[in-house]
Amino acid sequence: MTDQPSRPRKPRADAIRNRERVLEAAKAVFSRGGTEAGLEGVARQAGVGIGTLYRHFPTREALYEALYRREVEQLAELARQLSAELPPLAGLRRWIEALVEFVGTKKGMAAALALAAHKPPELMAYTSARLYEAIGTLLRPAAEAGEIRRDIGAEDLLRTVIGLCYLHEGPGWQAQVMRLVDVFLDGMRVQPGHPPAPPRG
Amino acid sequence: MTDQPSRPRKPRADAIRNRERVLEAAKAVFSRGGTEAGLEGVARQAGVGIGTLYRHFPTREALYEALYRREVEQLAELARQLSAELPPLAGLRRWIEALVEFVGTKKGMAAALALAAHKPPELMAYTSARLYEAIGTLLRPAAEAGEIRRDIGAEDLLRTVIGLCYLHEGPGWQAQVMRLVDVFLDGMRVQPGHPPAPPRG
DNA sequence: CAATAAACGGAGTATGCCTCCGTTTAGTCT
DNA sequence: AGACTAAACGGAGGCATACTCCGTTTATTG
Repeated sequence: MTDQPSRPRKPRADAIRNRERVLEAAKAVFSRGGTEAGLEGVARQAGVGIGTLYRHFPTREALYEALYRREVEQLAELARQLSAELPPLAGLRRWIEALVEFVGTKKGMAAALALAAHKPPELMAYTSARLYEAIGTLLRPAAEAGEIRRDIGAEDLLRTVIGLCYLHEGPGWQAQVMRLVDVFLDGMRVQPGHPPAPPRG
Repeated sequence: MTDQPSRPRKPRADAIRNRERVLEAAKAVFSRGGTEAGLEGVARQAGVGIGTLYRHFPTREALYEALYRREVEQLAELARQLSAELPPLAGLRRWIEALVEFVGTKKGMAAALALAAHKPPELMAYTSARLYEAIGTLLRPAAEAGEIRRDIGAEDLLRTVIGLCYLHEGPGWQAQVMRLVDVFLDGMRVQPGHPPAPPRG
């Protein structure tokens, strides 16, 4: 019963290489064609069999998560910078602007974020955690400074922004989204003499 | 060249009956299983061939539109009532509440509305027009009364609400959505001494 | 240079969308 | 009533994509 620890082999070189190739191909394929694009196409472009793709990324979500890990990292880093450089609310807005921009650049990002924003936390665990943390970094100071309501959390905000991105298309959609984001942010402001309670009909 | 008007035949009874059956089945199938459910399943449940389904509803969207015509009608009617009975903003909020409720009851509604909210206007023409009209009924008085900003249109509002519904799941999600809707509505208010211009970073 | 665990790849299975067309049938005409 | 015909029926089949399974290949190890 005391089986040897048998320290694990070094991971095979071809495995690592193929994994990288698939990510590269996925980036290319999803860039045009959106996330609808078939996974077979990704495999073909990567020059690997479909089986190999699935071994490395058992689900479409897993592929998204791996693909956008770097971008999410960047967003988190940006949040850190902004929270240091700008006053709370301004930093928050700038960050959201960057987020919307990202979604515009990398088409697939929207789908990935949508998953991160409402899927069971098992999948996309890393992405979700990272994003919530980033938003929290910006949200907390503003709340503590008394500038915004305290009952809107990072999840709420992320879902709102992604939801807005989801239904907008065509040229200039990002400006449209930001218009609506600004309305929302206005609503988050603590307004003296204007209790946040909704007008109960 | 002068072909007889040859007045059209009376529509066949089985055609009408089958159309109705398909709608009935679609309602049942989409109620559970969401809109993901296969159309083959709908046809089977309706007791008709798949060909028949497609003849009556050439696209999935066409089926949605037909399915939810009644619901959209109700929403439009409700808007008319509310705009008469309640002060502008309160009426608007109540209507949105009803909209969210609808989406909760009929799961498929969300997908149908999402289409209505951003698809080329050819499809879902009826639904889109009706909804925008309904929202306009509530939005206009509030804008003219100077209670809310004028730069948020019916499309903006519909997209916002549907977008919010899109990413929320699980028990009690509708309350969550309404919380965020209330924030947005707060942001739409014209605030004395608080210009709606965003804080440019 | 075996031995072997790991990775490969693609044929195969499953599922769903949608079309096409031979068959059936309801309404119309005499 | 019976023949006629446009319209509707239905499901086989073509196509595309998601995902699995397993016989074959290969990188590492001793």
